[in-house]
Amino acid sequence: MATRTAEARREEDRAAYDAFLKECPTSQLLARISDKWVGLIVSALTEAENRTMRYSELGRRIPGVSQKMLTQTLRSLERDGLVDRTVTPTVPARVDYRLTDLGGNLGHLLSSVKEWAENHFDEVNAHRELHDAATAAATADA
Amino acid sequence: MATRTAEARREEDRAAYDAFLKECPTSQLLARISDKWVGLIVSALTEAENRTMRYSELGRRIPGVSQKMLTQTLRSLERDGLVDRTVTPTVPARVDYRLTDLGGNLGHLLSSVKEWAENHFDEVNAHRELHDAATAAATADA
DNA sequence: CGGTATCCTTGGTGATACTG
DNA sequence: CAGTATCACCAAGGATACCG
Repeated sequence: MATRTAEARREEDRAAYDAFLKECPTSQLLARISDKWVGLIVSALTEAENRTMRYSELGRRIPGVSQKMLTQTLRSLERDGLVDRTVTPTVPARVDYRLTDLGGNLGHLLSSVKEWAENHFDEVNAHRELHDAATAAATADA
Repeated sequence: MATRTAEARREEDRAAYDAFLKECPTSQLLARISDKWVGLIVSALTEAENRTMRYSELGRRIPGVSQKMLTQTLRSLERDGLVDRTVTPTVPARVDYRLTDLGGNLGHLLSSVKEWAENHFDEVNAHRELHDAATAAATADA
């Protein structure tokens, strides 16, 4: 039965494909979340708790972000249902951002990561300098 | 020299930016942690619990990572004291990686983020398709 | 096996200018 | 105020080849 072989192979391929898809899109999503600006923006919005934040307020609160990246990141977050964007068509226009419930969940996780960064910054720096000194010494030896 | 070149201005800006970063180093560390490969590698090592993982094992476990990025990221993690690198000088050489205590702390946080990504992937995708459909409709209207 | 070195492409990013 | 559009750049990242 030649068909059976082909069928079996199809099933195998599909199983492999499914396994691949099961891990791969998660990595994709994780990679998205693990974006520099995503982390900073979501953290900022999390700290605001239930308050909304305006576009310019976010820009001021996040050091070094350009208009482009701010808009771009907010758009992608909105697309993913993590932030809510509200336009008040006054003149001049006013736009408010807040986390959705979904985004709020993630926000708490990212905030604890940010907190970790704050608490262990010194430790990391100490390790880094130690390591650099050791490396420099080894290089000088050679 | 009345003229001030764009390059000179860039240098000034960069200096100002660097100075600012020194006042706000947390963002720096957060940005480092919020790296795509850092998230994936630390998560992989966290799932291994106390087991060490070999270089090639990590490479197989993480979809789409190149040798370059794997080595590079592992080195930076080692430098920051988050992972421990052990070389066994047999032939062929054997290198094992494991999280340090410091890295383990962070690993738990990043694992919960990864878990969130797994649990809410469908939700995010649904939002995304909804949003795309709405956007397409609005574009068609115009 | 576990890298390092090199080249080369891609796109992320910032600067600038314009709009509603 | 809150964007959009365009350009220009450089470094991140992948592919390849080689080494201990």
